[in-house]
Amino acid sequence: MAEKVTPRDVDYSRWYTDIVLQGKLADYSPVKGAMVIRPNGYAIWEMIQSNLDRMFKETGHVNAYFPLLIPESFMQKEAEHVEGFSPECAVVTIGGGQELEEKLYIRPTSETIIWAMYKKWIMSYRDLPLLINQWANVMRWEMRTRLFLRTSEFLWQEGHTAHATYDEAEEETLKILNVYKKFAEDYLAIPVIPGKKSEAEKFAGALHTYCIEAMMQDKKALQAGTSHNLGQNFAKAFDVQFQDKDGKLSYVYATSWGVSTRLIGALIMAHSDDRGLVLPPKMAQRPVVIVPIYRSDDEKKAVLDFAEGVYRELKEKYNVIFDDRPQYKPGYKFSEWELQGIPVRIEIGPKDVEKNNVVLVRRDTMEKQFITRVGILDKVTNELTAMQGEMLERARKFRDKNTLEIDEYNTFKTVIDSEGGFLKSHWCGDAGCEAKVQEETKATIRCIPFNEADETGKCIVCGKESTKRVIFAKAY
RNA sequence: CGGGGCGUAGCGCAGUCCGGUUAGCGCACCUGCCUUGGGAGCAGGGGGUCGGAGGUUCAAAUCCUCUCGCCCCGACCA
Repeated sequence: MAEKVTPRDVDYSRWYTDIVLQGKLADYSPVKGAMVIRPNGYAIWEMIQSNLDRMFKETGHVNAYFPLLIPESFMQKEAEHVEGFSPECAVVTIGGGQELEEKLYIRPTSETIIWAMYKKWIMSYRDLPLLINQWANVMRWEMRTRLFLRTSEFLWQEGHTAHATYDEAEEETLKILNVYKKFAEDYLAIPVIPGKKSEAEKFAGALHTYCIEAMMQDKKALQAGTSHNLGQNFAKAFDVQFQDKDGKLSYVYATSWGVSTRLIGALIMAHSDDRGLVLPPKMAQRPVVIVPIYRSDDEKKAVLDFAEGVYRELKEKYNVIFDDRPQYKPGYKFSEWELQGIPVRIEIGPKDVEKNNVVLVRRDTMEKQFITRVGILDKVTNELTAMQGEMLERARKFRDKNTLEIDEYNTFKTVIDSEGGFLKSHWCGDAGCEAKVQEETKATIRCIPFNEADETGKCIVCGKESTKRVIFAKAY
């Protein structure tokens, strides 16, 4: 058997690339740093989109679309923002064969152009809150790219909201973070730690940034979503004021938040194995595949008739693949669908027809079950539900097992260098200590977790007093 | 910017040193037979501006000059 996937313990990053390419999720494009998302990968993105979009609508948000190109002067209006993004921007200087009077930035994010519009739309407190989301592509020039995890162009959603008060903006920021957490856990089956970013890690132009952090199978951290409280920074930069009930003018409070196609990378690295992709059932557009098995023509007819009946029954509820391609043998088909992560496989051969059985194989456990034909729809539903839940639990156990409390800097260095994982350690809050850790260990503060009890301790670097542990890890 | 490597079928490569018929192999693809409970086998077949341009020669994938692109290491940057 020709191995198509490099095992994880041989070369983790080749394993990841193999999963993406062999699972036909994406492919390298002729443009350096840009990838093509293939139908299998785009199907995952569509599942992310449809579920998150519903959740956004349920929390009162609406969709809109803003231009891809942003005038240079807009980009430069918010000082921190321009400093943070300018180096990674692509800029259009020629249009219609002529040098442009003002350069146009290809959006790395849309705060500036959106706030230029909000200035036109927001006059009174009655116009607030304004809760807009957009699904779009953005571009950030990258030197070293990796499929889904870091490409120059990527797809995302960006929410941009405007509020009358700081508290309302803060509430919105946290509400969305919670939507992200729920989505990651309930749909992607990835447990995440919600928390706050340090000053060094926060979004350029934000007051503060919240995030959800997930652990991948190589124990590195991956940021799975961010939500920013922008305060009045953009309102001031774009002069967006509203008149309150008492006729008084004040600047609007803003938030922005986003998740991207990077989540697909997270999904892959959280669950997949050496056979290929493993998709949580709720993320699979096609959760079931039926593979018929036969030898003689007589067997073929009986098996296909039987399988056809199973197919019709399951099709009522699921988008089922009926793989009756004659040119491939069953073993080949098994491997192919395993590579592509189809959650449940149903094998039907002559013996099954005879006994009125089918063989059901779950992708996550690879466990084979011989089940009766009667009530197959319920059985499949049960397995898919169980699989969804068990995948989350498995990932949670893995993360917890690889999360350690470390109180001594030398131990910290040793552990981060050998086992890795999430290290919960005390930090005084000083940026210098944070920078020192990064310089010496390559680990960064992933977040200051919400659900961490207060506890007095000493900063792992300088020994000064600290009230809380933070999460350190090497990150993607 | 410096050093090294590589461009030959969709993919992976051999052939280049030492020029010589219709440029070859594996995988993939097409046709047929045979097979089908973990990536079968046999036979036949399609597919090439040998990265590009120029030169040397009776003759160039092969030698020479120029050029384009990609990868790795270093430098720069952070």
